[in-house]
Amino acid sequence: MPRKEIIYRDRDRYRMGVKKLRSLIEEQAPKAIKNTEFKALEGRIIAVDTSNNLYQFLTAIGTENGSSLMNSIGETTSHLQGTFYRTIKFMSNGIKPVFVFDGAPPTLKSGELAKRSAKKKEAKENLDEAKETGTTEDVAKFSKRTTSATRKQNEECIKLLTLMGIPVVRAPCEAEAQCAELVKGGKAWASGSEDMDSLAFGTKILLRNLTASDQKKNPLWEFDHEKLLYGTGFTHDQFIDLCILLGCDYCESIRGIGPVRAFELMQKHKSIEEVVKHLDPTKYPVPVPFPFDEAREPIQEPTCHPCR
DNA sequence: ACTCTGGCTCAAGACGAT
DNA sequence: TTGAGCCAGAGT
DNA sequence: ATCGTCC
Repeated sequence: MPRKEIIYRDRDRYRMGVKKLRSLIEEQAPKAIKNTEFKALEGRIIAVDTSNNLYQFLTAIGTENGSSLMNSIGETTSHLQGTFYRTIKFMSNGIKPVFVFDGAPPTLKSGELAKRSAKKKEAKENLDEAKETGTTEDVAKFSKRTTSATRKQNEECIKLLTLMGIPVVRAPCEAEAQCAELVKGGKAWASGSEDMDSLAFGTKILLRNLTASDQKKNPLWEFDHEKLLYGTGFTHDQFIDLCILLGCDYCESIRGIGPVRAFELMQKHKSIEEVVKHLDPTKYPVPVPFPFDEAREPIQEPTCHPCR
């Protein structure tokens, strides 16, 4: 097993934290969140972050027996089925979607690649074992872990949407960043994404659970960036600093600093420079290296097609 | 008493008929 | 893949 | 609301 010193570069750790943002906003700026519904979005242009969507379709549609929907020659069609009906659902509610696809994923480090392939191998072994001895539920469960969307399936969805007359944007990098740019540039009213990073990228409105089928279990949430800043008293750059402290993709966070302390520290000191200056290094040693300043740049000015 | 971590588990879409 | 919820254990 | 089906 990798030791802590190695793990610190692990993407899983990077990602953790930002998900805490939701409850943090709920407590600190409750007016920035509101429960909404599909009908309320009529007439709106929404930039929909499609990352994960294909995976969801592939694993959720027609998977009772562990496989998926297929055409007459055995090619998977679940992603097309899902994309088609979801698009129709938007349109028949008067919503105008712009689907934003992820560009090339960031180059992975070799350690992570190895870990990932090991995981995949393990999932495959589990699946094979389940096929031999397990129940059909087991087979279905484990096949989800071996599923991933192919390049071809991605292109098929783009083609389908194009034929349906739906605008598609290929983000050069992260889709959420591109969605935020579309909103900031006035091309869309909101971002539809599951990722709270969208707010750090500066989208004016973030819609969450836009893609959930069960609105009872997963109600639609609307996050308002301006009200978030107003409620917390932060500037946007201070908010970005908070997100970096909570843990982002670009820089490790400080062990022992979670949502509560990060928020308090940012309220008091207004920037990571000042926060670090006032931290007791024996209790909260900062990571080495701790490139928080370089981490700001890809959040403030992420790689994407400009709309302004 | 509160906060944070890390390990664990779970579920994941949309339709129409009933 | 992803988040979310829960819990035990340790740190402040 | 639940459930079987979508290919």
